[in-house]
Amino acid sequence: MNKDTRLSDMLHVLVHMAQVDHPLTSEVLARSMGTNPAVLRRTMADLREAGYVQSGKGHGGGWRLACPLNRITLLAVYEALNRPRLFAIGYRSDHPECLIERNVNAALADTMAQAEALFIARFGQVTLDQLAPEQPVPVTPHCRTR
Amino acid sequence: MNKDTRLSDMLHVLVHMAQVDHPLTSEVLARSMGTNPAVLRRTMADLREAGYVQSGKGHGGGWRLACPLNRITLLAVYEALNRPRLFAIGYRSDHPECLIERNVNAALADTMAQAEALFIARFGQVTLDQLAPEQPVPVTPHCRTR
DNA sequence: GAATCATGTATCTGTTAATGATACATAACT
DNA sequence: AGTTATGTATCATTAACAGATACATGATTC
Repeated sequence: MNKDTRLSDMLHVLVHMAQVDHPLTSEVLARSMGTNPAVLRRTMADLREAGYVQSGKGHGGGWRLACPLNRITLLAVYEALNRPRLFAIGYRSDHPECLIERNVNAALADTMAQAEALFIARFGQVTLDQLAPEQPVPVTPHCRTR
Repeated sequence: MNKDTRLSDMLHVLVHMAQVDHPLTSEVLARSMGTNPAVLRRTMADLREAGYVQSGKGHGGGWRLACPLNRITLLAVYEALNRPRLFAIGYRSDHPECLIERNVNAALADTMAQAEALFIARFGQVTLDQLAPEQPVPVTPHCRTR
């Protein structure tokens, strides 16, 4: 499976957006996360629906935060993205007839449920302002290597 | 990505193997997990390397346990499979230049490390005999639905 | 109001890792 | 010698995300 980088990407651009007081275009933001504008808009649309960002068309348009970073938790972003799958492991059948397989599923499901609860709890405790460096960071084309 | 069902599959067949005292062929085991013999052999090879099962060729050959179920933990199987990836989420770049992205990565990595520790701890506490039903279950063609 | 700019969104292709399938060499048993 | 079963290489399939392109729609500027 491909790793899902949407959460990581959204957190990244949200913090960048907080560091300027004007809208940033999909073009600029996409370049900073190393992808293309359509991918960014597709994902940002979920955050807009959830009310964390606003978008504007035309001249002077682009994306801006709809609320301060300290009011947004990682959990809020995760949920805005419709809780993407966390785990790469799974079971072959959701409702097997075999008793053994059911026991196996139950054991794995139990652990995954606990791990998910841990994710949720920790994501809920971190607000995005905690991810902002001391010194503001410019939005550069390609914030990344590789 | 496709969900990784190797751990689930291996736990399933190991418990089945404990319920008979003769070797089971890849053919029979593969049918019970709803796949084909080559896939099963491919995955079982890891367990053989780790010493949990033995395989034999020719007449009367097949797979048998190399130690009792109560001596094998979920963790042991997970590690025998070379610790397959647990999480479906990830970051775009492992070593970004952008400070913000580094902070984002660190926050996610921190939570994933804790979740992984939880997996390891719980997997280490469960032995395979705990997954065996009270009544022995026959190895049927297709233990599963769907 | 025409040109430009930026989003909104549909559609198609690319990527990745697991899974499925086939083939055949090798070894063990009868 | 023939049959049975594993060992393993190779290629196709699948699922989900990522990337790319195209173009309609709406906002701003002149």
